[in-house]
Amino acid sequence: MAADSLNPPQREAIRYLDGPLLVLAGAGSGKTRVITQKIAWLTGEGGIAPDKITAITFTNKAAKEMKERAVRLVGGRGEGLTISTFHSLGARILRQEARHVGLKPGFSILDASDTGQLFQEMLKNADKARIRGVQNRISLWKNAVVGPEQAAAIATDDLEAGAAKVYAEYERTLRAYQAVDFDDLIRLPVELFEAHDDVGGRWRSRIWHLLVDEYQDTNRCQYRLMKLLTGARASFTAVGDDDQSIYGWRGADIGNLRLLRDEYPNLKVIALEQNYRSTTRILAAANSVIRHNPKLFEKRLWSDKGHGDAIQVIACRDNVHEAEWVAARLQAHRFEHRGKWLDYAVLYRGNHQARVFEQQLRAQKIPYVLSGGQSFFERSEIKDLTSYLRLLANQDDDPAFIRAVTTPRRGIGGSTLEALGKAAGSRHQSLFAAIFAPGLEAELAAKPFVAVREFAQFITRIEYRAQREPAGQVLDDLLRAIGYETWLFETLDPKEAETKWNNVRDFVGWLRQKGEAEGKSLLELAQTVALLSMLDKQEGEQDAVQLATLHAAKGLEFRHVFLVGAEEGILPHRESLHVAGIEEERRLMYVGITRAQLSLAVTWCEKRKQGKEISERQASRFIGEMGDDLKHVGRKSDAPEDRNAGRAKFAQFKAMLARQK
DNA sequence: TGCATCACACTTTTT
DNA sequence: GTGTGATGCA
Repeated sequence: MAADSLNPPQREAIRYLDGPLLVLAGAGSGKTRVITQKIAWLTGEGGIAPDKITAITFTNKAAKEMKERAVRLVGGRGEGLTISTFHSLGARILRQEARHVGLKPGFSILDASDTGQLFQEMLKNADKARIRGVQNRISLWKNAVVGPEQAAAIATDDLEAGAAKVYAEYERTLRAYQAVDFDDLIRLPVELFEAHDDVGGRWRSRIWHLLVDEYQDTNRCQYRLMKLLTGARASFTAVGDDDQSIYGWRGADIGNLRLLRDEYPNLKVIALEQNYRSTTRILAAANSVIRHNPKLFEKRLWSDKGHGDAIQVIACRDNVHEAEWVAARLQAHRFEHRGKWLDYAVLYRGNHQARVFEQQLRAQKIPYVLSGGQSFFERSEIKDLTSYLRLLANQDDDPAFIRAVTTPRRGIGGSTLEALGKAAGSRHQSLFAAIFAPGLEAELAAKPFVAVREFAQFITRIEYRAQREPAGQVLDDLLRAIGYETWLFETLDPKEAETKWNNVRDFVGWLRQKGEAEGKSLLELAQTVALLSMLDKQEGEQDAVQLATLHAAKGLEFRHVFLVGAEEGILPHRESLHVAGIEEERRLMYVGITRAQLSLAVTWCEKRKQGKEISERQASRFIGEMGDDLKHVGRKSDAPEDRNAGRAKFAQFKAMLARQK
């Protein structure tokens, strides 16, 4: 959309520069357009140099999209723009200011699985749930800028007190490894800026205007960072939608909206209420649902897209029937409308719900893509390689050392590591450093001692090269030297080894390209790798039905949406029946409804099979909140047909399809 | 003590 | 379908 076709509130939001601005951007109201147009306007009429503008998002994907759109708008003026995620901005600050927080610039960034292992070691005898609970509790503390001492002070029960103790130990461990976790990437800059105003001032002077995307998803720590980065001038644009705040469970603080209003009395609030996505029927239902939540800022979506089709509410006999109905309906609808598969999405509350839909879609030869799943960087073969990279950048990184030195096996096992650990502990050194400690020879058996020495020398050699030679070349040599491919094929069945080796090669190719494009050495790449995702490598849109959780669907839109499993206990989820929980579940329903452009079908099951149990279910209260303009299908009373009748009908339909093809 | 086997339960997820 | 925790066997 061109600049002149902006609507009045959008235009106002773009040009407002007199102080802090909150843009309440309803679903489908052109939020990204406003941010990118504002960046363009700032660099033009706004008269701000691009290198004084910073825009922050939550995901790499959003950052990439925003950057592309902004650059397209400003053309050559895009040079120097900072558009990054909260975490990579934090990482950049920390790398530059590392010495202020007692880190070396090459510090490691541990991901969730790395830190999960640390917790597992610290809580040896605890069960999985407890470990996850503690890890989660600590993360929430960090996100709320609560340190270990304060955590101990505010702990309300034994469990929290225990977690606070673990928290302190966890922090000591991370520092010993010269490592930080994702939460630290925000928290440490906050603590740094609060302790050293001059350092904060330096960063503030680089940001004349700050734009924050998805403001409703910020946690308290991110809010503080934003505040510190903008200072007293408070020249910022926060764009968000309180009705789409669905990440409270991981620390996002909807109170940050209130805080903005309370702490910035001159806050300007602009609501974007015109929706460019959905029919009025769909928006009416969405508005009707969300009206049941208490509101801080009033907002009511409207559109000029016409009434559109009636929203269907389908009561299904059970979850198999639900999937059958959706698959059949999808098939028929696509045929009638001569549409594409990618026009359709099936959205659900929990990942496990996807299974039966996958089965149905596969059975009916309907192509689909599943959102989520294991991320590329969590794969064991990628973690193997990144552990080497981490070790190159930071030799104090004991977890990386352990993984690298034992993968592939090189005659160093538990007992050697234990002995090395003892040696390192008594000398207050990292495992890697201890290898060169005088007297180590006496503490290790002869063979492992040689192996360990050789490994350390190998790493040192590679590290030297990693600063000078092209990244791809060094990586190739590294993999050859450790015999990774051979090891994969020796220890795994050929098919699995093949897949993994291909992943490794993809990863290496990607790093090589990145190194060349950005003129970065392998060592520099190694420092950023934890925060990257291989978006560049995403295959193009395929014509397939989207299966996604409601969370994963946020920000997406589809012509036709099936919102499935709208039952009490699922949506709202049975673990979220407290007040704050229900409100967030309601927003989840709202997000689901507002994904649809043209048609929406909401399904629920009267019975649901969970494992062996079959339980009676009730329609979600949120269906009742959608208003009266709904078309109910298959009510218990008027749907006496048995499954066979349904099957027969379906077979009939399939035959019809086959004839027409 | 350590490993295999079986039942069973199962929010949501990015960095 | 997956991962885990409990049980039971070597």
